[in-house]
Amino acid sequence: MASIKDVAARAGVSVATVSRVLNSHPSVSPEARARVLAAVDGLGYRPNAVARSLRTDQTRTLGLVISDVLNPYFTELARSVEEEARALGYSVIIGNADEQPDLQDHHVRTLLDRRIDGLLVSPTDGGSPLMLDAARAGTPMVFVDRWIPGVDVPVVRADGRAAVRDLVAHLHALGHRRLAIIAGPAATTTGSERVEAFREALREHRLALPEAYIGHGDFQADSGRRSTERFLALPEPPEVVFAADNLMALGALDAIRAHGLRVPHDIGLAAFDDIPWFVHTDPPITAIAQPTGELGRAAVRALVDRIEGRPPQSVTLPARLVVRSSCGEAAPTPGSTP
Amino acid sequence: MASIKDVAARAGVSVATVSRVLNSHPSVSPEARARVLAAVDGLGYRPNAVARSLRTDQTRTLGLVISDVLNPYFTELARSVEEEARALGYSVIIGNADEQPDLQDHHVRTLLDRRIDGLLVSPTDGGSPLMLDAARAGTPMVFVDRWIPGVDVPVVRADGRAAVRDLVAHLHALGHRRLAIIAGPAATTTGSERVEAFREALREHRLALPEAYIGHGDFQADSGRRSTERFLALPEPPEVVFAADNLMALGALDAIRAHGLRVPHDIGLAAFDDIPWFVHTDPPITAIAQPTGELGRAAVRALVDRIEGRPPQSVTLPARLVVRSSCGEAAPTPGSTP
DNA sequence: ATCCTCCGTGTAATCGATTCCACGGGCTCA
DNA sequence: TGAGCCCGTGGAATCGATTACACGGAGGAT
Repeated sequence: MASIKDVAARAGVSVATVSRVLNSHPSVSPEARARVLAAVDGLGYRPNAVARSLRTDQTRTLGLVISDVLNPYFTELARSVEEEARALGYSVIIGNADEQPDLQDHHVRTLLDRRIDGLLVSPTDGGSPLMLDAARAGTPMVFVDRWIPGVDVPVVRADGRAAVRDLVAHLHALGHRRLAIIAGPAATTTGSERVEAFREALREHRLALPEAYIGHGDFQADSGRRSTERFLALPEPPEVVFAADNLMALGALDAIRAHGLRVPHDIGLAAFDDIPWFVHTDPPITAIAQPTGELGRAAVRALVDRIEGRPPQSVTLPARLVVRSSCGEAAPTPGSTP
Repeated sequence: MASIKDVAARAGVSVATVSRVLNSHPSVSPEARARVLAAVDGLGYRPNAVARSLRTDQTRTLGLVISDVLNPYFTELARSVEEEARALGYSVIIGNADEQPDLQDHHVRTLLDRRIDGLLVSPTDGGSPLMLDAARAGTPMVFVDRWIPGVDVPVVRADGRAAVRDLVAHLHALGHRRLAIIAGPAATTTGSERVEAFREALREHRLALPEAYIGHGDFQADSGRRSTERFLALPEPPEVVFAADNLMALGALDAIRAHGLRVPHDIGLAAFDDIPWFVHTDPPITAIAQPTGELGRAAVRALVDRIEGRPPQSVTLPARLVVRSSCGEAAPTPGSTP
């Protein structure tokens, strides 16, 4: 592959001049510029990003470590992150932690070794020493969706409290009283926070959240399945199950179907995170929708601010309830017949 | 960030010795090794991958350019690719082309600029000059899922011919005769191939595939929606719609629902690509399943073979039909009551 | 005792870019 | 006319690693 030397030789100038042309430095004569451009063209030359990064100490690359690529929420996030980053002149390298702290650390380490300019993380656990060290050492970093408390890193996330309250009000209005939740790992903020919001909302309606109605999931479909089976085996099973993410909702649906039960007739189901498929499940699933695209874009902007020396800002956007029919009959649409 | 010089200084040896320890070169004395290791530890030193890549001319990184990250098929592919690559000691950088040739070229160019060791592509179109040049110039490359005919690049893909034949037989047995397809872009191999397989299978049953029953989609949900609306507006609409990928099936479902029709009572639906959600749609969707994980792993193995100087092999794996109930009553399960 | 070999180590070249500094020539201004 | 400046350019240092080569000393073979 042609290097800057080849271009310089072909154009009959020094490498310094070639570099100046490539970086549109003002003081290059039109003739020299033309000759260099011709040589670049003739050789099909492209600057070596590796060499450039070594010299300039910047890679114009962002690392994004997410908890699970197979989760549509995170793929949508990844997509919006890449889009915004591209618009700002950065590339993105995605690392999939698969909800495993080891794997998360592996990716963070690899990304750091590559000297990415900044790191976007949705932490799988309460904080690996590696990540804390990196943050302390001054690596530009921003948390998205989930975060680690007590670290001085901006956080971009959705606040689901109000939406959870709306959900509980909706369920209460439909006459449901025994409400269960499948939570995420307590080590994640979204894991504990959603349970807290749920518990608090229940309290407002003078409802309790017994320990048996809390499923301990890990944001994966299988754990949703297992938690739901445990609920169904209870002497008094819940009337509605609220899954703290879409994959556990999928698992819950599997379990419910395996038991020959119908939604919402026998048991209701709601989920945190809305995805296009929820419109077409049987029945359509009531969910709490996050402004995912906005989240991804805001996170990139915060990170790039930090990288380029501007003060980064934490951002919190509201999530909102999308009522469908998986928890019982919604208010009848005008014109529809029962 | 500490460099190899700092380590050398702290350990009281030369950078050469540090490098030897780091690369487990045999001729280093135990004492020197111990001192270096201690220094590495003390400084929290990590080798700069950028510098290393510049010198060794290899990045131990693979590029993966896929057509659409939001498509669950491709995210599953991406995941298996990353897993296998990691097992072989490579990282993966994903580029999302979003079915846009320009964007595809953007990512290929960026990846090439970063001097990735090899490229895995699922081409969005019939072949950009950029990609053809890269292949000709000797960049290790492997096509996954889709490919560009007439280029000497190994292809790893699923053959859906038999499964499509099975699907048509299944539909025929259910009494359906007017079968339509929503195809992908003709510029993609999977776009044209699936139509061909469908047409051929129809011919075996002495059925025609009129032009009006061919929808021209682009593998995105919206095009599935539009094609389906066109089908439904026909004087004699099809009895079954076969979508050439899962997103267009989602769009088709949207359109069908918008018209107040029921599946499969009013119209049947089948899809190429199977995804977990198809089990839970209303009704569960009959689909052709590809061995996605195997495909991703085989593609990485082929690419790494090519990179490391072993002869790479093209691989074709069979897809298979998964019958559910979206095209009409499946054979009754023993014990079920009508 | 001498020579050869091998081992552990350091010096320095190298990868492909960017950028500081110096230099020569033409211009302006006094 | 001469001093000073700006402009275009090239030489060379530099980023952080790897690695060919040289070298001194220890040990074995003759």
